[in-house]
Amino acid sequence: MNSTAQGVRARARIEVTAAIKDEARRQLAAEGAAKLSLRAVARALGMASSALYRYFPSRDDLLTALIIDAYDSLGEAAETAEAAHDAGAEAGPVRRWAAVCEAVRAWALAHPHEYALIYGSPVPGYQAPEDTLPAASRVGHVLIGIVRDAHRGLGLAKPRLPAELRPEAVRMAADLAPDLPPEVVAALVAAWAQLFGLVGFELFGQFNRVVEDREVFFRHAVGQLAHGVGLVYPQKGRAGAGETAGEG
Amino acid sequence: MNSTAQGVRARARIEVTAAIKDEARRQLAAEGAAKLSLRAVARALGMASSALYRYFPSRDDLLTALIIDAYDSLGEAAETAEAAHDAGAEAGPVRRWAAVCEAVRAWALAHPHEYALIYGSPVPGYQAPEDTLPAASRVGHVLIGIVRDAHRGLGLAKPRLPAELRPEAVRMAADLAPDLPPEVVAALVAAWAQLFGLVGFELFGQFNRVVEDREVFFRHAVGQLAHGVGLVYPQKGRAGAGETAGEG
DNA sequence: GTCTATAGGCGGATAGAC
DNA sequence: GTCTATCCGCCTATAGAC
Repeated sequence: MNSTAQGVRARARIEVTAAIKDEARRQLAAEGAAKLSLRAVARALGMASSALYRYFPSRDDLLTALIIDAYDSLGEAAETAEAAHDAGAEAGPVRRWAAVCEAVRAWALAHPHEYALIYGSPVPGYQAPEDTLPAASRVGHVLIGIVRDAHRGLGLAKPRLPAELRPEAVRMAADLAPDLPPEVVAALVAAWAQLFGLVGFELFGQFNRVVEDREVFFRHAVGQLAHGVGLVYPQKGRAGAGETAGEG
Repeated sequence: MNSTAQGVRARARIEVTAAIKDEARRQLAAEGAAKLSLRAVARALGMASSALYRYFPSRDDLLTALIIDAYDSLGEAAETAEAAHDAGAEAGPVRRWAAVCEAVRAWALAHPHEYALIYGSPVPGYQAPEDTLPAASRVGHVLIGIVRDAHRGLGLAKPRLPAELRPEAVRMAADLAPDLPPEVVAALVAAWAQLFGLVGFELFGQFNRVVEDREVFFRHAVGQLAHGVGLVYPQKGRAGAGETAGEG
Protein backbone atom coordinates (compact mmCIF):
# COMPACT_ATOMS: atom_id res chain seq x y z
CA MET A 1 0.00 0.00 0.00
CA ASN A 2 2.78 2.29 0.84
CA SER A 3 4.38 1.65 -2.49
CA THR A 4 1.07 2.02 -4.27
CA ALA A 5 0.45 5.36 -2.67
CA GLN A 6 3.91 6.47 -3.67
CA GLY A 7 3.30 5.19 -7.16
CA VAL A 8 0.16 7.26 -7.45
CA ARG A 9 1.91 10.33 -6.19
CA ALA A 10 4.84 9.79 -8.47
CA ARG A 11 2.51 9.37 -11.43
CA ALA A 12 0.61 12.51 -10.57
CA ARG A 13 3.83 14.40 -10.26
CA ILE A 14 4.94 13.24 -13.67
CA GLU A 15 1.64 14.22 -15.20
CA VAL A 16 1.60 17.67 -13.68
CA THR A 17 5.21 18.18 -14.70
CA ALA A 18 4.31 17.26 -18.25
CA ALA A 19 1.32 19.60 -18.22
CA ILE A 20 3.51 22.45 -17.03
CA LYS A 21 6.04 21.84 -19.76
CA ASP A 22 3.32 21.57 -22.40
CA GLU A 23 1.82 24.87 -21.38
CA ALA A 24 5.26 26.44 -21.20
CA ARG A 25 5.92 25.31 -24.76
CA ARG A 26 2.68 26.94 -25.82
CA GLN A 27 3.84 30.17 -24.24
CA LEU A 28 7.22 29.84 -25.85
CA ALA A 29 5.43 30.08 -29.15
CA ALA A 30 3.36 33.05 -28.10
CA GLU A 31 5.83 35.16 -26.18
CA GLY A 32 9.29 33.74 -26.65
CA ALA A 33 11.74 32.26 -24.21
CA ALA A 34 12.82 35.57 -22.77
CA LYS A 35 9.32 36.25 -21.50
CA LEU A 36 8.50 32.78 -20.32
CA SER A 37 6.67 33.34 -17.07
CA LEU A 38 5.84 30.88 -14.35
CA ARG A 39 2.87 32.98 -13.38
CA ALA A 40 1.34 32.87 -16.82
CA VAL A 41 1.82 29.12 -16.98
CA ALA A 42 0.15 28.73 -13.62
CA ARG A 43 -2.73 30.93 -14.66
CA ALA A 44 -3.34 28.89 -17.79
CA LEU A 45 -3.27 25.71 -15.74
CA GLY A 46 -5.58 27.07 -13.09
CA MET A 47 -2.97 26.73 -10.41
CA ALA A 48 -1.54 29.23 -8.01
CA SER A 49 1.79 30.47 -9.23
CA SER A 50 3.49 29.42 -6.05
CA ALA A 51 2.49 25.81 -6.64
CA LEU A 52 4.74 25.62 -9.67
CA TYR A 53 7.78 26.13 -7.49
CA ARG A 54 7.27 22.61 -6.17
CA TYR A 55 7.96 21.34 -9.67
CA PHE A 56 10.53 23.79 -10.94
CA PRO A 57 12.49 25.74 -8.36
CA SER A 58 12.93 28.65 -10.72
CA ARG A 59 12.10 29.92 -14.14
CA ASP A 60 15.53 28.89 -15.37
CA ASP A 61 15.02 25.31 -14.32
CA LEU A 62 11.86 25.16 -16.35
CA LEU A 63 13.77 26.63 -19.28
CA THR A 64 16.49 24.03 -18.90
CA ALA A 65 13.92 21.26 -18.97
CA LEU A 66 12.42 22.67 -22.15
CA ILE A 67 15.82 22.95 -23.77
CA ILE A 68 16.75 19.38 -22.95
CA ASP A 69 13.39 18.15 -24.21
CA ALA A 70 13.86 20.04 -27.46
CA TYR A 71 17.35 18.68 -28.05
CA ASP A 72 16.10 15.19 -27.29
CA SER A 73 13.13 15.51 -29.57
CA LEU A 74 15.30 16.71 -32.43
CA GLY A 75 17.93 14.10 -31.69
CA GLU A 76 15.33 11.37 -31.74
CA ALA A 77 14.00 12.60 -35.07
CA ALA A 78 17.49 12.48 -36.52
CA GLU A 79 18.18 9.03 -35.13
CA THR A 80 14.88 7.69 -36.42
CA ALA A 81 15.56 9.02 -39.89
CA GLU A 82 18.98 7.48 -39.87
CA ALA A 83 17.70 4.13 -38.68
CA ALA A 84 15.05 4.08 -41.41
CA HIS A 85 17.71 4.45 -44.05
CA ASP A 86 19.99 1.99 -42.39
CA ALA A 87 17.72 -0.99 -42.89
CA GLY A 88 19.02 -2.02 -46.29
CA ALA A 89 22.54 -1.97 -44.86
CA GLU A 90 23.83 -0.38 -48.03
CA ALA A 91 21.43 2.51 -48.52
CA GLY A 92 24.41 4.66 -49.37
CA PRO A 93 25.96 7.21 -47.05
CA VAL A 94 24.80 10.17 -49.14
CA ARG A 95 21.18 9.06 -48.89
CA ARG A 96 21.48 8.54 -45.16
CA TRP A 97 23.11 11.93 -44.76
CA ALA A 98 20.35 13.58 -46.73
CA ALA A 99 17.67 11.75 -44.78
CA VAL A 100 19.05 12.99 -41.48
CA CYS A 101 19.40 16.56 -42.73
CA GLU A 102 15.87 16.54 -44.03
CA ALA A 103 14.64 15.17 -40.72
CA VAL A 104 16.36 18.04 -38.93
CA ARG A 105 14.71 20.54 -41.25
CA ALA A 106 11.31 18.88 -40.89
CA TRP A 107 11.57 18.92 -37.12
CA ALA A 108 12.56 22.56 -37.15
CA LEU A 109 9.64 23.51 -39.36
CA ALA A 110 7.29 21.57 -37.12
CA HIS A 111 8.70 23.05 -33.89
CA PRO A 112 9.95 26.51 -34.81
CA HIS A 113 9.87 27.92 -31.32
CA GLU A 114 11.68 25.03 -29.79
CA TYR A 115 14.21 25.30 -32.58
CA ALA A 116 14.67 28.96 -31.77
CA LEU A 117 15.14 28.01 -28.13
CA ILE A 118 18.07 25.72 -28.85
CA TYR A 119 19.65 27.15 -32.00
CA GLY A 120 18.52 30.76 -31.92
CA SER A 121 19.91 33.64 -29.94
CA PRO A 122 20.74 32.76 -26.36
CA VAL A 123 18.17 33.76 -23.77
CA PRO A 124 19.60 36.82 -22.00
CA GLY A 125 20.54 36.16 -18.43
CA TYR A 126 20.14 32.43 -18.81
CA GLN A 127 23.19 30.23 -18.53
CA ALA A 128 22.71 26.69 -19.77
CA PRO A 129 23.98 24.11 -17.28
CA GLU A 130 26.14 21.19 -18.34
CA ASP A 131 23.12 18.90 -18.22
CA THR A 132 22.11 19.94 -21.71
CA LEU A 133 25.28 18.64 -23.34
CA PRO A 134 24.37 14.98 -23.93
CA ALA A 135 21.05 15.86 -25.51
CA ALA A 136 22.63 18.66 -27.51
CA SER A 137 25.15 16.39 -29.16
CA ARG A 138 22.77 13.73 -30.41
CA VAL A 139 22.39 15.14 -33.93
CA GLY A 140 26.12 15.56 -34.23
CA HIS A 141 26.66 11.97 -33.21
CA VAL A 142 24.25 10.77 -35.86
CA LEU A 143 26.19 12.62 -38.53
CA ILE A 144 29.47 11.27 -37.21
CA GLY A 145 28.03 7.77 -37.31
CA ILE A 146 27.11 8.06 -40.97
CA VAL A 147 30.55 9.27 -41.90
CA ARG A 148 32.16 6.59 -39.78
CA ASP A 149 30.23 3.86 -41.57
CA ALA A 150 31.15 5.35 -44.91
CA HIS A 151 34.75 5.42 -43.86
CA ARG A 152 34.66 1.72 -43.03
CA GLY A 153 32.81 0.92 -46.22
CA LEU A 154 34.99 2.90 -48.61
CA GLY A 155 32.18 5.37 -49.32
CA LEU A 156 34.45 8.23 -48.34
CA ALA A 157 36.91 10.53 -50.04
CA LYS A 158 39.30 12.46 -47.86
CA PRO A 159 38.87 16.24 -48.17
CA ARG A 160 41.91 18.46 -48.35
CA LEU A 161 43.30 20.04 -45.21
CA PRO A 162 45.64 23.03 -45.16
CA ALA A 163 48.57 22.79 -42.79
CA GLU A 164 47.27 25.75 -40.82
CA LEU A 165 44.19 23.81 -39.77
CA ARG A 166 45.82 20.47 -39.07
CA PRO A 167 46.49 20.91 -35.33
CA GLU A 168 42.93 21.97 -34.67
CA ALA A 169 41.59 19.18 -36.88
CA VAL A 170 43.67 16.62 -35.00
CA ARG A 171 42.36 17.95 -31.71
CA MET A 172 38.76 17.86 -32.88
CA ALA A 173 39.16 14.34 -34.21
CA ALA A 174 40.61 13.15 -30.90
CA ASP A 175 37.62 14.61 -29.09
CA LEU A 176 34.83 13.67 -31.44
CA ALA A 177 35.78 10.68 -33.55
CA PRO A 178 39.25 9.23 -32.98
CA ASP A 179 38.64 6.61 -35.64
CA LEU A 180 38.20 9.17 -38.40
CA PRO A 181 40.86 11.12 -40.26
CA PRO A 182 41.22 14.73 -39.07
CA GLU A 183 40.47 16.02 -42.56
CA VAL A 184 37.08 14.41 -42.42
CA VAL A 185 36.27 15.56 -38.91
CA ALA A 186 37.10 19.16 -39.72
CA ALA A 187 34.90 19.06 -42.80
CA LEU A 188 32.16 17.40 -40.82
CA VAL A 189 32.08 20.05 -38.14
CA ALA A 190 31.86 22.74 -40.80
CA ALA A 191 29.06 20.90 -42.58
CA TRP A 192 27.22 20.52 -39.29
CA ALA A 193 27.27 24.28 -38.71
CA GLN A 194 26.32 24.96 -42.32
CA LEU A 195 23.37 22.60 -42.12
CA PHE A 196 21.93 24.64 -39.29
CA GLY A 197 22.69 27.81 -41.20
CA LEU A 198 20.40 26.64 -43.97
CA VAL A 199 17.66 25.61 -41.56
CA GLY A 200 17.93 28.81 -39.56
CA PHE A 201 17.78 31.05 -42.61
CA GLU A 202 14.62 29.37 -43.76
CA LEU A 203 13.02 29.41 -40.36
CA PHE A 204 13.99 32.91 -39.32
CA GLY A 205 12.84 34.52 -42.54
CA GLN A 206 16.10 35.32 -44.31
CA PHE A 207 14.92 33.30 -47.29
CA ASN A 208 11.77 35.37 -47.66
CA ARG A 209 11.71 36.86 -51.14
CA VAL A 210 14.88 34.93 -51.96
CA VAL A 211 14.26 31.21 -51.97
CA GLU A 212 10.83 29.95 -52.91
CA ASP A 213 11.08 26.20 -53.33
CA ARG A 214 12.86 25.64 -50.08
CA GLU A 215 12.57 21.89 -50.01
CA VAL A 216 14.29 21.38 -53.32
CA PHE A 217 16.85 24.02 -52.52
CA PHE A 218 17.61 22.43 -49.17
CA ARG A 219 17.91 18.95 -50.65
CA HIS A 220 20.45 20.18 -53.13
CA ALA A 221 22.42 22.13 -50.55
CA VAL A 222 22.76 19.23 -48.13
CA GLY A 223 23.84 17.03 -51.00
CA GLN A 224 26.68 19.48 -51.53
CA LEU A 225 27.45 19.33 -47.83
CA ALA A 226 27.69 15.54 -48.02
CA HIS A 227 30.08 15.94 -50.89
CA GLY A 228 32.11 18.37 -48.80
CA VAL A 229 32.66 15.85 -46.02
CA GLY A 230 33.79 13.30 -48.56
CA LEU A 231 30.69 11.13 -48.78
CA VAL A 232 30.33 9.45 -52.15
CA TYR A 233 27.74 7.20 -53.72
CA PRO A 234 28.81 3.60 -53.19
CA GLN A 235 28.06 2.55 -56.77
CA LYS A 236 30.32 5.28 -58.01
CA GLY A 237 32.80 3.37 -56.06
CA ARG A 238 36.26 4.38 -55.23
CA ALA A 239 37.37 6.75 -52.53
CA GLY A 240 39.61 9.61 -53.51
CA ALA A 241 42.39 8.83 -51.06
CA GLY A 242 44.15 5.64 -50.29
CA GLU A 243 43.84 5.48 -46.55
CA THR A 244 41.21 3.25 -45.03
CA ALA A 245 40.35 2.32 -41.46
CA GLY A 246 42.04 -0.78 -40.20
CA GLU A 247 38.88 -2.35 -38.84
CA GLY A 248 37.83 -4.04 -42.06
CA MET B 1 16.90 83.10 -38.32
CA ASN B 2 13.98 80.88 -38.93
CA SER B 3 16.16 78.39 -40.69
CA THR B 4 18.81 78.60 -37.99
CA ALA B 5 16.28 77.83 -35.31
CA GLN B 6 15.03 74.89 -37.29
CA GLY B 7 18.58 73.75 -37.81
CA VAL B 8 19.22 73.80 -34.10
CA ARG B 9 16.08 71.90 -33.39
CA ALA B 10 16.79 69.40 -36.07
CA ARG B 11 20.27 68.86 -34.71
CA ALA B 12 19.01 68.43 -31.19
CA ARG B 13 16.49 65.94 -32.42
CA ILE B 14 19.15 63.95 -34.18
CA GLU B 15 21.33 63.93 -31.10
CA VAL B 16 18.59 62.82 -28.77
CA THR B 17 17.54 60.15 -31.26
CA ALA B 18 21.09 58.88 -31.35
CA ALA B 19 21.30 58.87 -27.56
CA ILE B 20 18.11 56.87 -27.33
CA LYS B 21 19.38 54.33 -29.80
CA ASP B 22 22.72 54.07 -28.04
CA GLU B 23 21.09 53.42 -24.73
CA ALA B 24 18.70 50.96 -26.34
CA ARG B 25 21.65 49.07 -27.78
CA ARG B 26 23.16 48.90 -24.32
CA GLN B 27 19.93 47.39 -23.05
CA LEU B 28 19.84 44.98 -25.93
CA ALA B 29 23.06 43.56 -24.60
CA ALA B 30 21.80 43.37 -21.06
CA GLU B 31 18.25 42.16 -21.49
CA GLY B 32 17.73 41.13 -25.07
CA ALA B 33 15.46 42.45 -27.73
CA ALA B 34 12.33 40.84 -26.35
CA LYS B 35 12.61 42.85 -23.17
CA LEU B 36 13.66 46.12 -24.71
CA SER B 37 11.70 48.69 -22.75
CA LEU B 38 11.11 52.31 -23.57
CA ARG B 39 10.69 53.01 -19.89
CA ALA B 40 14.06 51.62 -18.99
CA VAL B 41 15.70 53.59 -21.76
CA ALA B 42 14.03 56.76 -20.56
CA ARG B 43 15.08 56.09 -17.00
CA ALA B 44 18.71 55.62 -18.01
CA LEU B 45 18.59 58.83 -19.98
CA GLY B 46 16.93 60.79 -17.19
CA MET B 47 13.87 61.50 -19.28
CA ALA B 48 10.23 60.84 -18.65
CA SER B 49 9.14 57.73 -20.46
CA SER B 50 6.44 59.61 -22.25
CA ALA B 51 9.01 61.90 -23.84
CA LEU B 52 10.43 59.03 -25.85
CA TYR B 53 7.20 58.68 -27.72
CA ARG B 54 8.01 61.91 -29.53
CA TYR B 55 10.99 60.13 -31.06
CA PHE B 56 9.69 56.63 -31.51
CA PRO B 57 5.94 56.19 -31.61
CA SER B 58 6.21 52.70 -30.19
CA ARG B 59 8.62 50.15 -28.93
CA ASP B 60 8.52 48.38 -32.28
CA ASP B 61 9.59 51.48 -34.13
CA LEU B 62 12.63 51.74 -31.93
CA LEU B 63 13.34 48.09 -32.61
CA THR B 64 13.04 48.65 -36.34
CA ALA B 65 15.52 51.51 -36.16
CA LEU B 66 17.98 49.32 -34.30
CA ILE B 67 17.57 46.53 -36.81
CA ILE B 68 18.18 48.81 -39.77
CA ASP B 69 21.21 50.33 -38.06
CA ALA B 70 22.62 46.87 -37.40
CA TYR B 71 22.14 45.71 -40.97
CA ASP B 72 23.72 48.91 -42.22
CA SER B 73 26.65 48.63 -39.88
CA LEU B 74 27.31 45.06 -40.94
CA GLY B 75 26.76 45.91 -44.59
CA GLU B 76 29.23 48.74 -44.37
CA ALA B 77 31.81 46.47 -42.76
CA ALA B 78 31.40 44.00 -45.60
CA GLU B 79 31.61 46.70 -48.25
CA THR B 80 34.70 48.21 -46.68
CA ALA B 81 36.44 44.85 -46.55
CA GLU B 82 35.59 44.22 -50.16
CA ALA B 83 36.81 47.62 -51.26
CA ALA B 84 40.10 47.13 -49.45
CA HIS B 85 40.76 43.96 -51.40
CA ASP B 86 39.57 45.48 -54.61
CA ALA B 87 42.35 48.02 -54.85
CA GLY B 88 44.84 45.87 -56.71
CA ALA B 89 42.13 45.15 -59.28
CA GLU B 90 43.25 41.53 -59.44
CA ALA B 91 43.38 40.57 -55.77
CA GLY B 92 41.68 37.33 -56.70
CA PRO B 93 38.05 36.52 -56.11
CA VAL B 94 38.79 33.91 -53.45
CA ARG B 95 40.75 36.43 -51.40
CA ARG B 96 38.01 39.00 -51.72
CA TRP B 97 35.40 36.45 -50.75
CA ALA B 98 37.40 35.43 -47.70
CA ALA B 99 37.96 39.05 -46.72
CA VAL B 100 34.25 39.77 -46.77
CA CYS B 101 33.39 36.63 -44.83
CA GLU B 102 35.98 37.44 -42.22
CA ALA B 103 34.65 40.96 -41.95
CA VAL B 104 31.18 39.57 -41.31
CA ARG B 105 32.54 37.32 -38.59
CA ALA B 106 34.57 40.13 -37.03
CA TRP B 107 31.56 42.42 -36.99
CA ALA B 108 29.45 39.70 -35.38
CA LEU B 109 32.02 39.05 -32.67
CA ALA B 110 32.25 42.78 -32.00
CA HIS B 111 28.47 43.29 -31.93
CA PRO B 112 27.02 40.01 -30.70
CA HIS B 113 23.73 41.42 -29.53
CA GLU B 114 23.09 43.33 -32.68
CA TYR B 115 23.96 40.20 -34.60
CA ALA B 116 21.43 38.27 -32.55
CA LEU B 117 18.89 40.97 -33.30
CA ILE B 118 19.17 40.55 -37.05
CA TYR B 119 20.21 36.92 -37.53
CA GLY B 120 19.00 35.29 -34.35
CA SER B 121 15.53 34.17 -33.43
CA PRO B 122 12.83 36.61 -34.41
CA VAL B 123 11.52 38.85 -31.65
CA PRO B 124 8.11 37.43 -30.66
CA GLY B 125 5.26 39.68 -31.61
CA TYR B 126 7.46 41.90 -33.73
CA GLN B 127 6.89 42.01 -37.44
CA ALA B 128 9.68 43.61 -39.44
CA PRO B 129 8.42 46.19 -41.92
CA GLU B 130 9.60 46.29 -45.52
CA ASP B 131 11.93 49.18 -44.65
CA THR B 132 14.56 46.78 -43.43
CA LEU B 133 14.99 45.06 -46.78
CA PRO B 134 17.54 47.35 -48.46
CA ALA B 135 19.82 47.35 -45.46
CA ALA B 136 19.36 43.61 -44.98
CA SER B 137 20.53 42.79 -48.47
CA ARG B 138 23.79 44.70 -48.45
CA VAL B 139 26.00 41.77 -47.47
CA GLY B 140 24.35 39.59 -50.07
CA HIS B 141 24.98 42.19 -52.72
CA VAL B 142 28.65 42.34 -51.83
CA LEU B 143 28.96 38.59 -52.27
CA ILE B 144 27.09 38.75 -55.56
CA GLY B 145 29.44 41.48 -56.73
CA ILE B 146 32.51 39.39 -56.07
CA VAL B 147 31.11 36.45 -57.96
CA ARG B 148 30.01 38.71 -60.80
CA ASP B 149 33.50 40.13 -61.19
CA ALA B 150 34.95 36.64 -61.14
CA HIS B 151 32.50 35.61 -63.80
CA ARG B 152 33.61 38.44 -66.04
CA GLY B 153 37.26 37.73 -65.35
CA LEU B 154 37.15 33.98 -65.89
CA GLY B 155 37.80 33.29 -62.23
CA LEU B 156 34.71 31.14 -62.06
CA ALA B 157 33.86 27.49 -62.51
CA LYS B 158 30.21 26.61 -62.97
CA PRO B 159 28.91 24.32 -60.23
CA ARG B 160 26.64 21.44 -61.14
CA LEU B 161 22.89 21.87 -60.99
CA PRO B 162 20.41 18.99 -60.84
CA ALA B 163 17.37 19.30 -63.08
CA GLU B 164 15.10 19.37 -60.06
CA LEU B 165 16.58 22.64 -58.90
CA ARG B 166 16.86 24.37 -62.25
CA PRO B 167 13.50 26.21 -62.23
CA GLU B 168 14.13 27.64 -58.78
CA ALA B 169 17.70 28.54 -59.71
CA VAL B 170 16.51 30.35 -62.81
CA ARG B 171 13.98 32.25 -60.76
CA MET B 172 16.54 33.23 -58.15
CA ALA B 173 19.00 34.32 -60.80
CA ALA B 174 16.37 36.50 -62.46
CA ASP B 175 15.68 38.17 -59.13
CA LEU B 176 19.16 38.53 -57.76
CA ALA B 177 21.72 38.56 -60.55
CA PRO B 178 20.39 38.19 -64.08
CA ASP B 179 23.90 38.36 -65.48
CA LEU B 180 25.02 35.23 -63.65
CA PRO B 181 24.34 31.61 -64.55
CA PRO B 182 21.59 30.02 -62.44
CA GLU B 183 24.00 27.32 -61.24
CA VAL B 184 26.17 29.96 -59.68
CA VAL B 185 23.33 31.89 -58.11
CA ALA B 186 21.91 28.79 -56.46
CA ALA B 187 25.30 27.88 -55.06
CA LEU B 188 25.79 31.44 -53.91
CA VAL B 189 22.56 31.58 -51.96
CA ALA B 190 23.45 28.34 -50.23
CA ALA B 191 26.91 29.60 -49.39
CA TRP B 192 25.41 32.81 -48.03
CA ALA B 193 23.22 30.87 -45.61
CA GLN B 194 26.08 28.57 -44.67
CA LEU B 195 28.35 31.49 -43.92
CA PHE B 196 25.91 32.73 -41.33
CA GLY B 197 25.55 29.23 -40.01
CA LEU B 198 29.24 29.22 -39.18
CA VAL B 199 29.11 32.65 -37.60
CA GLY B 200 25.98 31.86 -35.62
CA PHE B 201 27.34 28.61 -34.26
CA GLU B 202 30.43 30.34 -32.99
CA LEU B 203 28.54 33.25 -31.53
CA PHE B 204 25.70 31.33 -29.95
CA GLY B 205 27.91 28.82 -28.25
CA GLN B 206 27.43 25.69 -30.31
CA PHE B 207 31.18 25.54 -30.91
CA ASN B 208 31.92 25.50 -27.19
CA ARG B 209 33.92 22.38 -26.41
CA VAL B 210 33.99 21.56 -30.11
CA VAL B 211 36.01 24.13 -32.05
CA GLU B 212 38.83 25.86 -30.29
CA ASP B 213 40.81 27.75 -32.91
CA ARG B 214 37.77 29.38 -34.43
CA GLU B 215 39.60 31.85 -36.61
CA VAL B 216 41.56 29.23 -38.48
CA PHE B 217 38.57 26.96 -38.68
CA PHE B 218 36.42 29.73 -40.08
CA ARG B 219 39.02 30.77 -42.63
CA HIS B 220 39.20 27.24 -43.94
CA ALA B 221 35.44 26.80 -44.03
CA VAL B 222 34.78 29.97 -46.00
CA GLY B 223 37.50 28.96 -48.42
CA GLN B 224 35.48 25.82 -49.06
CA LEU B 225 32.38 27.94 -49.50
CA ALA B 226 34.17 30.01 -52.13
CA HIS B 227 35.09 26.82 -53.88
CA GLY B 228 31.45 25.76 -53.74
CA VAL B 229 30.25 28.82 -55.60
CA GLY B 230 32.85 28.21 -58.27
CA LEU B 231 35.41 30.84 -57.33
CA VAL B 232 38.93 29.87 -58.33
CA TYR B 233 42.33 31.44 -57.93
CA PRO B 234 43.06 33.48 -61.04
CA GLN B 235 46.59 32.16 -61.41
CA LYS B 236 45.20 28.65 -61.47
CA GLY B 237 43.47 29.98 -64.45
CA ARG B 238 40.80 28.30 -66.40
CA ALA B 239 37.14 28.09 -65.56
CA GLY B 240 35.57 24.67 -65.45
CA ALA B 241 32.82 25.40 -67.95
CA GLY B 242 32.86 27.02 -71.32
CA GLU B 243 30.23 29.69 -70.92
CA THR B 244 31.31 33.23 -70.21
CA ALA B 245 29.43 36.48 -69.90
CA GLY B 246 29.23 38.50 -73.05
CA GLU B 247 30.40 41.77 -71.56
CA GLY B 248 34.09 41.04 -72.02
C1' DG C 1 1.10 20.16 -2.52
C1' DT C 2 -1.89 23.67 -2.87
C1' DC C 3 -3.79 27.84 -1.53
C1' DT C 4 -4.02 33.20 -0.28
C1' DA C 5 -1.62 37.20 0.64
C1' DT C 6 2.10 40.03 0.28
C1' DA C 7 6.47 42.47 -0.83
C1' DG C 8 8.59 45.05 -4.12
C1' DG C 9 9.23 45.63 -8.22
C1' DC C 10 8.45 46.01 -13.67
C1' DG C 11 5.99 47.26 -18.32
C1' DG C 12 3.21 50.21 -22.51
C1' DA C 13 0.63 53.76 -23.39
C1' DT C 14 -2.22 58.05 -22.83
C1' DA C 15 -4.05 62.74 -20.97
C1' DG C 16 -3.26 67.19 -20.06
C1' DA C 17 -0.39 71.01 -17.96
C1' DC C 18 3.49 73.91 -19.10
C1' DG D 1 9.04 68.53 -26.26
C1' DT D 2 8.99 67.61 -21.72
C1' DC D 3 6.83 66.86 -17.55
C1' DT D 4 3.52 64.51 -13.85
C1' DA D 5 -0.13 61.57 -13.04
C1' DT D 6 -2.67 57.83 -14.16
C1' DC D 7 -4.79 53.41 -15.98
C1' DC D 8 -4.17 48.79 -15.96
C1' DG D 9 -1.52 45.28 -16.49
C1' DC D 10 2.49 42.25 -15.61
C1' DC D 11 6.51 39.68 -13.01
C1' DT D 12 9.61 36.56 -9.34
C1' DA D 13 9.62 34.94 -5.13
C1' DT D 14 8.42 34.02 -0.29
C1' DA D 15 5.50 33.26 4.08
C1' DG D 16 2.31 30.77 6.33
C1' DA D 17 -2.36 28.48 6.66
C1' DC D 18 -4.57 24.14 5.44
